[in-house]
Amino acid sequence: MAVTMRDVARQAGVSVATVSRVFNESGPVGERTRQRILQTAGALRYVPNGTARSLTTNTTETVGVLLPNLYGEFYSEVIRGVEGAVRARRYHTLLSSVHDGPEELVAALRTLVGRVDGLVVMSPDIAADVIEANLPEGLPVVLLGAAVPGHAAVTIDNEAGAAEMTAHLAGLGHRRIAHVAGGAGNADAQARLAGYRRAVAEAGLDADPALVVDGDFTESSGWAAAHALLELGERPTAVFAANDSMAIGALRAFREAGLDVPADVALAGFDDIPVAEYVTPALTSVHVPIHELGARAVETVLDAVLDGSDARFTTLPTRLVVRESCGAGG
Amino acid sequence: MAVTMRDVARQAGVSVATVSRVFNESGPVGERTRQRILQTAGALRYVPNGTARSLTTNTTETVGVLLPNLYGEFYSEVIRGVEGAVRARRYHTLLSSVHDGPEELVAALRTLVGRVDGLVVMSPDIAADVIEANLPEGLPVVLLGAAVPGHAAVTIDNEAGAAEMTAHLAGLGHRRIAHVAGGAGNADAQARLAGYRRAVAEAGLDADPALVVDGDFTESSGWAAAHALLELGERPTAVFAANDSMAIGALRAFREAGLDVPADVALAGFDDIPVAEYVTPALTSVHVPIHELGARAVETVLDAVLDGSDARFTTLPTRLVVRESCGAGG
DNA sequence: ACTGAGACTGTAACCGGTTACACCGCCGGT
DNA sequence: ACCGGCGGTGTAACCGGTTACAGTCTCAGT
Repeated sequence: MAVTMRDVARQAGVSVATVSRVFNESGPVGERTRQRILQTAGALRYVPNGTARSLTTNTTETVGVLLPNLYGEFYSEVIRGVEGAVRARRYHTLLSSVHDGPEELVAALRTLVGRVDGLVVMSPDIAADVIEANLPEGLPVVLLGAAVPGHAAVTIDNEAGAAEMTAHLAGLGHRRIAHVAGGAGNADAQARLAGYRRAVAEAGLDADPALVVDGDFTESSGWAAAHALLELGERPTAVFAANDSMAIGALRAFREAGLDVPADVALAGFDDIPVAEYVTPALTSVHVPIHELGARAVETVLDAVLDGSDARFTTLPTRLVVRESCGAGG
Repeated sequence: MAVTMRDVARQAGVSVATVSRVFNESGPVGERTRQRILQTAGALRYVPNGTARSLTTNTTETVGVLLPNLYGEFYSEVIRGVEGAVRARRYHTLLSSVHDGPEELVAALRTLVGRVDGLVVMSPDIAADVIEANLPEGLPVVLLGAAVPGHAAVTIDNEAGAAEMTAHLAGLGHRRIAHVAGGAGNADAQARLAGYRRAVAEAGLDADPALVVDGDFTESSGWAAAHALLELGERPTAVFAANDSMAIGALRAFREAGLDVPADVALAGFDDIPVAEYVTPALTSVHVPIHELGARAVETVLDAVLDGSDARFTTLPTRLVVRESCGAGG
């Protein structure tokens, strides 16, 4: 069994209170006593137990992060943003990822209770009330990327970004612009689709429903979607995928089909993940400040933790990044 | 204040023991009582406190992960591997990253104590005894990528991988092969350098000391190293960087200098990070099973946690991945 | 009617810290 | 000589759970 504070106290001939005071510098302790305690603690290899400490102080100095899964650069960027902000405040990160449905989310949530002072939850397709119901009152929670009215969240302006990209492609002369969507259950995907639709309407583009194909944000679904588009009677001249992974899948499909991007078909993605810059042709994309997304979420949570202030709602803007794949030079 | 077990017990007219039994299914409870407890717990929005639970059970069901920093795809891959393995065992991950020196490492270590059942530590340039000294006896620790004799660790065979790559380049006819090293303080970097040197000696290649340039694993240091090599009187015909980031930096430098890769100079990296495949020309690299590295470390830790068995030492093999940048086709 | 085995439930000690409160001794001020 | 204040220390209650142990009740077996 591990060495406890009582062991140190007994060995050094003092009370636990004094040992505690030494380790927290939370009260006056005579220099001689202090040294003796420090020394016997070292000899015994005593390290204070964080769990026990958390229990009494009712603070854990860690923020929990729940992500839908860890695949893709998007999530690693989020994690980096989160970790950076957490560290800057001298807190710690408790990471958990969830793959399947509400039950697992709930399970993850419950194991986090008591272990964290606040929570950042990214769960594009699970309702916020499920989260609330399984958390004690008063635990600050910030949603990531899901715009639930009345709930603290940090989101990105998916709709504006998608509209901007669509308008950009239209500006290059494209009239038949396809959209590879990200799935009906996903809030981000829905917002991007809405932005695309709005821009199509505003610019009076071809609104053929066949131009919208469903994917699921994976590279292979992008590949499949591209194939579906290639079989259309009248091909689109531009394809706008709801994320970069699908765009890269589509790129592969086009290349395999002997088509040149951007000469034969223009291509654009969303997210601007790091690889976007490295593929050939370099991928035109909508930059989302992923890193900042995570950082901002953490700051919102920690503000709520420390000030007790209510967490608020933030929307981060996106930015068009024009590279080669859309045919606009760059 | 949050709702506790006593609140539920009082409200439901039972004792805390019974409530505990309901939530852990750890004893017989009458169906009526059970329902009543569950219901009042729901109404009160009671969620058990993980910290308190950990304290008595002396188990946290989480493994701690300490990484030197979170930058680069290498670390995100490690995290993914770790998280996957942790989840598979229904544990949780407590993540912490450290940037500067031993003090911070120690601080991070100490805050993890009591919060985790085991620890995966990746710290290429900090001595293992520092870690040991600041952890209670009996806490399983597995080192990642650092081969400290007598200490549980999961490492990759850096030396063999580097030697294999160097030999491969030699096999393509190169006699002057440069190496962009990763810094003297880093164990991985040292092992890779050693592998390179061994292969150079074995193949009787040009062992000009000027061919070894120091970098620090960042893209910009690779760029700088490439510039240094370009200024040599007699240029190398191949450059082998100790990681992919530096190789990509070098690629940029060569391109800026008007050199064609691989026609004018062959290039190879180490790690085989995901982007390696996407850069043009696609980067020849030494594949290291990063994902598996993390996963294996977790399994080693958890085996030690559960069986109480002593954690052991594993070395994972690397694999040569020939793509375009070395001029061997692909 | 009596007994023993279970099923069910409660009491209280404990996990390893923190901290309010009390106590002691010593000092300077009046 | 007396008192208030303060540095230094100890005692014990508490944080929110778990669990050993003991008790009660019911019911089948004899």
